[in-house]
Formats: sequence, structure tokens, C-alpha cells
Amino acid sequence: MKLSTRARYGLRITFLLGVETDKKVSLSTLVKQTDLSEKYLEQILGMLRRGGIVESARGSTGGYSLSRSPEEITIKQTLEALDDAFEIADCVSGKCPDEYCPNKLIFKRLYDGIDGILANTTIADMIKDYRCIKK
Amino acid sequence: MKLSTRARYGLRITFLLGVETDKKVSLSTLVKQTDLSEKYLEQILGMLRRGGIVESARGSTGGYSLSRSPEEITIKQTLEALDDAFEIADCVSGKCPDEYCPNKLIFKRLYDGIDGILANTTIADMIKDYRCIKK
DNA sequence: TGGATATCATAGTAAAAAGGTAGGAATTGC
DNA sequence: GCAATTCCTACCTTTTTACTATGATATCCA
Repeated sequence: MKLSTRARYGLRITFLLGVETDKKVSLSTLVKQTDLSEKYLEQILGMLRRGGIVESARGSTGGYSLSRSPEEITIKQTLEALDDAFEIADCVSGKCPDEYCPNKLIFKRLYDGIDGILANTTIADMIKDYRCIKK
Repeated sequence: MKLSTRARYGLRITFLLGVETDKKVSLSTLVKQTDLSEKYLEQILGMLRRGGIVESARGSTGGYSLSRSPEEITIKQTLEALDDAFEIADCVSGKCPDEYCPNKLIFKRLYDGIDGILANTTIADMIKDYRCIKK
């Protein structure tokens, strides 16, 4: 039940792009801000792009930016783009072979709790929170 | 963010023992009820015992039983015995090197949500839920 | 038009974790 | 003493994680 490091980095990157709304930020700039290797970061950005979280522009003045405003990007969407399913167990998605699985209800409850938080928190919230603790 | 299979099995075993309160259940009986290998099950039961969830009696009339009543065993305690930390990220436990980590607040929120559910649901609740869907 | 500066796609790889298996020792009841 | 049980722990195989590395492709601009 841990989040992958990729998910954590990805969330952080999305946050960084959220702070710079509407500006294209190049990979090399993000490398400086995160201390991650260029290639690894690139891979994570690729996932975020394919997941519809970020947009990219190629060429010498290219870079990355959020595909929507931070208010419209939920943490759930971001984590999903990074392949982090947060699907506690197969019970929840109905793949459980056992119709009367005793775990089913508790897992469902847990899933709904997590889902509610992730789906109702956006990148904008992260930014707001951050500005709050920085003061 | 998936629960380990060990955690799932362990929870299920705890549930099974909860149904048979105060009776000693032997490993071989549990094998029949779960379709898991004897040795694997034994390992899981060992963790539950060391975690204070189940008690065991050796010898030819031995077996396993819950160490407390189902009402007094939370899902959280059970999962902890099975090494499933559900500690989303190090941020939460204060091991984050970055004092102003932008992920910190969202992860904290998530952790608290999960923790609240797990700490307030017991094996007795699982049994009640189960009897409910069985009807 | 060519080269500098970007992103894009994907293969490879070392280390760790997950998911078991296996062998044998210790305990208890009869 | 012997059968039935739990206990301890080393080992093994497969999958996943967390990167690294290589090269292709696109765009701007002098």
C-alpha cells in the first residue's frame, strides 16, 4: 500500500507545472528543480502526456505545460496517468472469483474513501496548501 | 497502492477465526477453507501470532484462535501484523527530507482518511457485513 | 539549409519485493 | 513412543520497480 516513487515524482512535476500555468517549461528546467535524471523525468512526462495531464511542444522552443487549469486536474487523474491504480484489491473491481468474499465490503469501503479524497483534490489545492505552509 | 496478497489472505484467515470464536482451529482445517498451501498459510499465521492477532496452541489438539474478541481487533491492527504499512509515502511519517514538500499535505490527508477507516473497522464488522450479504 | 535545442519511443538492466516452497525441529495428548 | 500439531527459517522463482541508455524525430532560427 505504498505509492510508487514514480507516482510521487509525477505528482510533484505536475505541481511544478501548475505553478507556472500557461508557460512552457523545458525538461532541462525541470531537471534543475527536481534533481532527477533527465531521461527518467522524460519518461514520467511521457506518461503524463499520454494520460492527458500535460501537453508538450517539440522543437527548440518546446517544453511542457498542463493541459488544463490546475483546478481541473485531480490527483486521481494524475495518479492514473502514472499507472498507479490505487485499486486496493480485485474484489472492488468485481474481478474477485468469490461472490461472497468476506473482504469485499471492507475493501469497497476503503476504496471509496480513498477515491473520494483523490477525486476531490486538485492540483490547485496542492498549490494552495503549499503557499499556505510556505508563509 | 495495492494490498499484498498476504494481507488479503491474512485478513480472510482472521475473519475465519473470528467466525469460530473461542474454538481452536487447526491449520489443516484452514487449508481446506482457503485452498492455500499448508506452508504458506502457516507463515501467514505466524505473522498474525507475532503481531498479537491470533493465539496458538501446539501439540496434537492444538490450533489457532483469535487473541481477543472480533470487536477488539481492527483491520488496521491485522494489516500491520502482516507488514502492510499503508504508509502512502515517507512524507507522512516525517521522513521526507524536504520540509516544504508539495506532496506532504495531500499525502497526509490521504493517510488520515485511510487510517480512519481501517482503525474504525473491526473483524466483527466484517462478520456482520458478511452475514448481511449472505442473506 | 544546417545545426542547436527540444521532445518521443523503446530496449535494456540491476536491485528489490512479492509470492511462495521446503525441511526439519519442538511441543503436546493419548 | 507415536501421531498430530505448531514453530523456525532458509531458499527460490517470478514480477515489479526504478532507472539508464540509444537513437529517432520535430522545430526554430541564423
